[in-house]
Amino acid sequence: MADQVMEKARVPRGAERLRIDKFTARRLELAEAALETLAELGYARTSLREIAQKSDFTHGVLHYYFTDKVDLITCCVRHYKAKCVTRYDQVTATAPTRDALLEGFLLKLAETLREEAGMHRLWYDLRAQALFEDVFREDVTEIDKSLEDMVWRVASRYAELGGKEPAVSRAALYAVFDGLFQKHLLRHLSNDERAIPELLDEVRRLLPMVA
Amino acid sequence: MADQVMEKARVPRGAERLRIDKFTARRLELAEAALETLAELGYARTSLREIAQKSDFTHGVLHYYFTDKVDLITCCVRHYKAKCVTRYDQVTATAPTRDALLEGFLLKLAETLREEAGMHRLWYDLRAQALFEDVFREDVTEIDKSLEDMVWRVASRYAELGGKEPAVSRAALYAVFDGLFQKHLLRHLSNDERAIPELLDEVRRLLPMVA
DNA sequence: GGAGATTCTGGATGCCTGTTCAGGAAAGGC
DNA sequence: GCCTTTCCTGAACAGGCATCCAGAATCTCC
Repeated sequence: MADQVMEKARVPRGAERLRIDKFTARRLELAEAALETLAELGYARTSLREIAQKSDFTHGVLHYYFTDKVDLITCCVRHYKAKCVTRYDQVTATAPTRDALLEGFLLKLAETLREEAGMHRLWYDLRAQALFEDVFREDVTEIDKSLEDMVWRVASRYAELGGKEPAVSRAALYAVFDGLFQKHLLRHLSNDERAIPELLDEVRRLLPMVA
Repeated sequence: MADQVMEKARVPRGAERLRIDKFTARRLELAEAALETLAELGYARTSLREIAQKSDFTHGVLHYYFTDKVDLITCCVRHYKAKCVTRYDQVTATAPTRDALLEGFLLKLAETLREEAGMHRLWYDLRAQALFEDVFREDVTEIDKSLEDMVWRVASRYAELGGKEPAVSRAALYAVFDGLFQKHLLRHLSNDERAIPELLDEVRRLLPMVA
């Protein structure tokens, strides 16, 4: 059953279409539950049984909706991506001035670090797994690209509001923000309450320099 | 036996000292072997049996020299640090000009990416683990700090040779180099032969901007 | 060269893993 | 209401895991 989703030969209609929608909806529901467990335990320590236990289902169901563990994790990763790559777009689109954009960005950044710490440590974990397992590489590379684009949108809009252009490459821009975020995420998870303010300080100094 | 290493109350002398030295030497030997396996398989997929199989010993020995798996991995991580944290110091100390320093740094960077890819993916893996397990946090934080210092030494010497001072914070400087390295490491491991030259291009453009 | 400490072996144990599957429960169609 | 398809359960399986440990091998020292 699970492979019907892959079918591309013809576009299903009516009842069959409905059934497939239900199927993928449940897949997403399970992926969502899996993400929570993964965010809590990390890739290495998360088992299918554990995932099932934290959902409303038994572990057998996971093999009804997913061909195997990799299929599940891949689904999770893709689902995660859709949720987070537009995080700063609202701010970018509406901020009227350079300063407003900076402050809006900082606010969202702090909120992300505070409330999405689990998801982000999972992302760093999975990105590290991609260094070892080819199955993850394509998805991880694509997400990394999306995040790079996201950061670029913020910075180039910030530059635009100052009548300038970003002074560094996309890759370098993403690298520095990502690196700073990761560093302060670790500090934050180590209960260092200065992590968030100091991340904001870094970014506040940095953004005007690069854009 | 394994805990005698921890003993701090008095400084052992003579024969006892020799015995302890032998003990820690073997620990390091085993840690070295473990690092190779870890670099190949990653933290999540490395078992003690696998480590033992790639060394000259059986899995039982690992429990003679290490109290448990965490003890072993911690020992590995510390050992790893000592090896890589002075990588660029030779170049920094001897380069006569700004350009020579840049080119020497780039050369070493390319060499590292090419020949130490395994160790570095392990580092990124373990750093991600630290986001989940407190046992690793202290060591990982310390190594990160050492790497930050290492990058800072290069950049501030580079700035000095131009009669300048680095334009960004230590944290931001490390973040951007680390982020770029990680990105191109993934590309390199994905058999992208442009990974190394493009990393060098990035750094060549970046370093004069920040220092 | 022999006694005692140290080092190493490899089988045993019990737990956890992903996956399979027979069959029960629920839903859908008529 | 009944039959078929879909959905879900939980036991069973084979394999891998960290850890323990009895005893063999090796080394040390007198």
